[in-house]
Amino acid sequence: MALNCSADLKIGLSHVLPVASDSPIFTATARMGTITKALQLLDFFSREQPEIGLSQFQKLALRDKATVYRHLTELVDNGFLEQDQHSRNYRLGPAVLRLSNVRESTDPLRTTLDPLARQLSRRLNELVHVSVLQGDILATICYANHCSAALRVSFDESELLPLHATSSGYAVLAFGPGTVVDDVCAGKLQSFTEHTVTDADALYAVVNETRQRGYSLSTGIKEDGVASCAAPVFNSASEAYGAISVTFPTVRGSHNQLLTLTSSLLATARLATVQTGGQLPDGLEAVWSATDQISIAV
Amino acid sequence: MALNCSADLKIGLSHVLPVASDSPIFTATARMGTITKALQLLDFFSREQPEIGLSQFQKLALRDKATVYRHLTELVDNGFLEQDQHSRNYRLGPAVLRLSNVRESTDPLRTTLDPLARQLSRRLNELVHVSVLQGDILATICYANHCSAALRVSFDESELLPLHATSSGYAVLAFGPGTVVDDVCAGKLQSFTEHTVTDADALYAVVNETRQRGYSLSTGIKEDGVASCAAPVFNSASEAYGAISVTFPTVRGSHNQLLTLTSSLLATARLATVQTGGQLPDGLEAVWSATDQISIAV
DNA sequence: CTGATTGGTTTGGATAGTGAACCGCTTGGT
DNA sequence: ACCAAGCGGTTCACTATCCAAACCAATCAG
Repeated sequence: MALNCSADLKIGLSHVLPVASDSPIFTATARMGTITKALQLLDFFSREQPEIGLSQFQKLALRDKATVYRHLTELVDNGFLEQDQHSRNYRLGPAVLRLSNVRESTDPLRTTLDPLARQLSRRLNELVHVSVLQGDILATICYANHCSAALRVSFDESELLPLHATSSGYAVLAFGPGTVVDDVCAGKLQSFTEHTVTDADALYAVVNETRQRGYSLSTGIKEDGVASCAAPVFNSASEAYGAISVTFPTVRGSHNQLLTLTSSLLATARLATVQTGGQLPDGLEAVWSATDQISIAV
Repeated sequence: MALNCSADLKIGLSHVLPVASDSPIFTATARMGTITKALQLLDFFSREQPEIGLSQFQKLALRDKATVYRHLTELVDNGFLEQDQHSRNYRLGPAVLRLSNVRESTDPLRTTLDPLARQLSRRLNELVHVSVLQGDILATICYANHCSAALRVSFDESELLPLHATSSGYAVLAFGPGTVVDDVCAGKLQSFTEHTVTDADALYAVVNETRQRGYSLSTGIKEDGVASCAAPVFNSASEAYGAISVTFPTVRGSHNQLLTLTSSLLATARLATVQTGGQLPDGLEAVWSATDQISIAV
């Protein structure tokens, strides 16, 4: 059971990058069920690639064309995809809207966090996004980019983020369910830049550092020239279920800028926690308040 | 292929009602892939049932418990479900939020229609919902209920609606893709009340009537005492891809009330069509304008 | 015309999913 | 205390299902 799980989870990471292409044989060895294979097809969609054709899917997923085709048609039959009549391309279908609607109507997570993200982005003039823990990766559920500067981070890259290479990931690793850190460290830590933490011990160190600071900082761990800081958002058990992050070009990451930024970030995270029915862990409130004091002094 | 399709589609209808229980053998005969079986589990969630346990799933889906369990865990692994730690119940996961976000960011369907629904509901003081065609059923993607009367329709029943037994369905059948009417008529027309149209010819008649009127009317076809009228929303090819409907107790369906109601409904549908990049078919604009004239006169 | 795309379809052989029975646990009635 | 019924979860032989490679038909470029 534990073995199956970790196998599945490794797969989850693979398509954060287009595909780990090394040896086609090795990728095939990893066990995963039909359902997983089909659902992973959905993960290839993104903002700049809202429509995908059969052949393109086959290349992305490195699977047999016939298999992909059957999976696609079955997804279409269930409304998770719809097919353009003349281009024959596939795009996400109405079922995802319906389901997210059902979920939001009983537990309005995005509905409450989205305004907070917008507000924060507007105040800081930087990219903000909100992600929640899903297995051992992060799923971005909303974002806001009110940055008006010429140099800005164009987010539109990936909606699935690795925990070990994003500031949001750091925050969740530090304050989330205890098992996650170990799970992630047990797996392979894919390298994105030369600053990506690929060593388990080093990652543990970063996590500890983050715990003491109360929020996370990172520069160039996923993409060069991009810095980010993130604060955890807690559930009622005072476990981080997600994080709010601010992402900006490293050149705008001066000491003073960072302080004002984190002040707003922490305030937003506090709000987010409260508004989603969560509670900050005991020690943290003091740490966050101290940070506020410093930033006010500056 | 055509056979497979229609078979799959019939399945789609089955879980509008809990389950067509007749003969367990017969339900098992219907061919459907693993993916479909797994995805259909997601359809059992609704507003009043946001959490479902394993055994309950098994009863609802009439499938083997082990199978259901494996499907559920695989859905959890992919973030489509999440499991409560102590109750062990399942609920919809963050993946649906992420995917709907991806879709909305390139084609903001719900984002644009939701405000219109709210506005209409507020004006009319009745339940409004917006549904889109998905195969041969309707998926409700948003709704609004600003009804303040003591007697009101509590929508929270089903987010998947049959085309032959809802006013929205009538509207889509009348103005949607030509094949849909035939597909639906070819299938079994499940009866909900004594007013449900279960005869194919009768349904064709209703559809024709709806075409001439320009919008649909219904009373008690899915539930007794509930009336509804709906207007189609069109895509750029002037085909209805969905509908906006107003649902109310039959006692509030007097002639005058209906006229003012349809006037607002048609205006909203026109807006919805335009704002989602669609276009009204040639003849319809005149019909809708005429309706407006009548209502103004009243 | 060829050749290289595209989306879609067929085939037998092997893999991956199935379901009856089973397990350990908690619940609740007596 | 007891037993029975319910729960979530697991096992394993069987076989239905899916996979891979090859094949179609249509389109487009040169």
